[in-house]
Amino acid sequence: MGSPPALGLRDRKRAETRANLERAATGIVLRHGLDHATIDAISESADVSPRTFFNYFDCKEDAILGTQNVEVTEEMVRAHHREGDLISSIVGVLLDVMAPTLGSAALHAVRVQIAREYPELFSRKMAQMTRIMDGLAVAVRSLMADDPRFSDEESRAPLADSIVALCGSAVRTAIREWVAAGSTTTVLEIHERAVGLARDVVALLR
Amino acid sequence: MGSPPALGLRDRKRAETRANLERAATGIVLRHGLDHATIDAISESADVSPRTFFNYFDCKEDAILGTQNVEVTEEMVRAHHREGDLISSIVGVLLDVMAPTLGSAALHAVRVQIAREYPELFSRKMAQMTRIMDGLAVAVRSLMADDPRFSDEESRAPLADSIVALCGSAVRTAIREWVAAGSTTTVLEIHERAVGLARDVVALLR
DNA sequence: CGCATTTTTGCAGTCAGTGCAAATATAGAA
DNA sequence: TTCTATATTTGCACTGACTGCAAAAATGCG
Repeated sequence: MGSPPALGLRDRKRAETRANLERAATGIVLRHGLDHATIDAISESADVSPRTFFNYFDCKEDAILGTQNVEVTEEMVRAHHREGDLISSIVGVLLDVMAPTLGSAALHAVRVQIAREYPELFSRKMAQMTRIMDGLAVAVRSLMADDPRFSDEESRAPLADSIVALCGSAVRTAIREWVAAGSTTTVLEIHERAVGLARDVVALLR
Repeated sequence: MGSPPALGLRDRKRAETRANLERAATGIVLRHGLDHATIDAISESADVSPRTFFNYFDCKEDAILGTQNVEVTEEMVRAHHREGDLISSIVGVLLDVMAPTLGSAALHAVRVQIAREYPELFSRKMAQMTRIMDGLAVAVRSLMADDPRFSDEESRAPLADSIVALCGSAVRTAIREWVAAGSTTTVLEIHERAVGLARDVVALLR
């Protein structure tokens, strides 16, 4: 998936520090509880100064749950759309965007557990998801403009929003099942499962 | 809708203080920007001590965007389901839950404007929405258990999630249109519009 | 090595949010 | 009205997140 872009020493160290901070954050929350996961404790455990923590994350929650700022471009959706239908493309983009945090299955599993124990951490993650889906909906809208089935301009925006919401829910379910099953299968299988789920909903509701 | 339950002086004052704080919070954000909307400034403007603010809200964001802790019970869904199909019931419950904040159209419009200007306030609101929809999905699941069309037990949970997500998106769109049109029409019309939107998606995707 | 750029760090400061106990206000009974 | 139980407000002290700034350290490169 992601090509290793031959980083220099500087960037390698940066990536390592970030990973250390994320490990430290999740580790402390798991072992000692969210209350003890202060910026001081996290940065001490990662062997950097507290001030440095904020060179890597906007807030504590981002380090714990691994929230990143990602942008969904129209090009990303179009690339997927060349090889499949709308639902499959939307699911594909969503999985691409989540790939970084899904990459390390172990860390992801830890985060799922933490999120279960401390639902108040969800806020940031949910807001991020909403931003992603909003961007995705904008891209889908312009994709629909090329499709004769969606010729009614007025209804395009609400439809795009709903379809994206539907796919988002399907992806969420597919990932949840993937975690429940031990995070063993491939991303491709998550993709197929999510697309299947979205289609089932459509079939059962009509 | 809501009957005026003849509150005593104590409860009337409480409701008034809460409303004052919400007005103060939104007003300061609008006029002077989010940076100046400190707890001190808000409570001074509402004529209570800063400490009192936290007797009414868990955090600043809740006062600004009017976030409330609401629970969705299975009974709420069943009540709606006696007079309509699944989609209509889900939309109905969602609108019921949002009624308190939709009640004052003027305040709601102000909040929409604030949310546009300061998207970082979204976190709490989104998390609340997610909690509500999760609760709704649980209720819908048990409702589906009575319906022969959803006899496959395994698929019930993911389907319930997806249907709720779809309806949530439709309600969101309907409310957005309602705001754009000047918040003039009735809640019933929002309901009909949302149900129509959800059905359109299903029709167009198959 | 020496210079330009990035990154880390310390420091001082603002503000959100909490626990506690004293002061104040209200409801309801006597 | 007065007295009492209970709910609410308030002040105070405290922890901890987060920011701006400028100095110090690390890195990239000629």
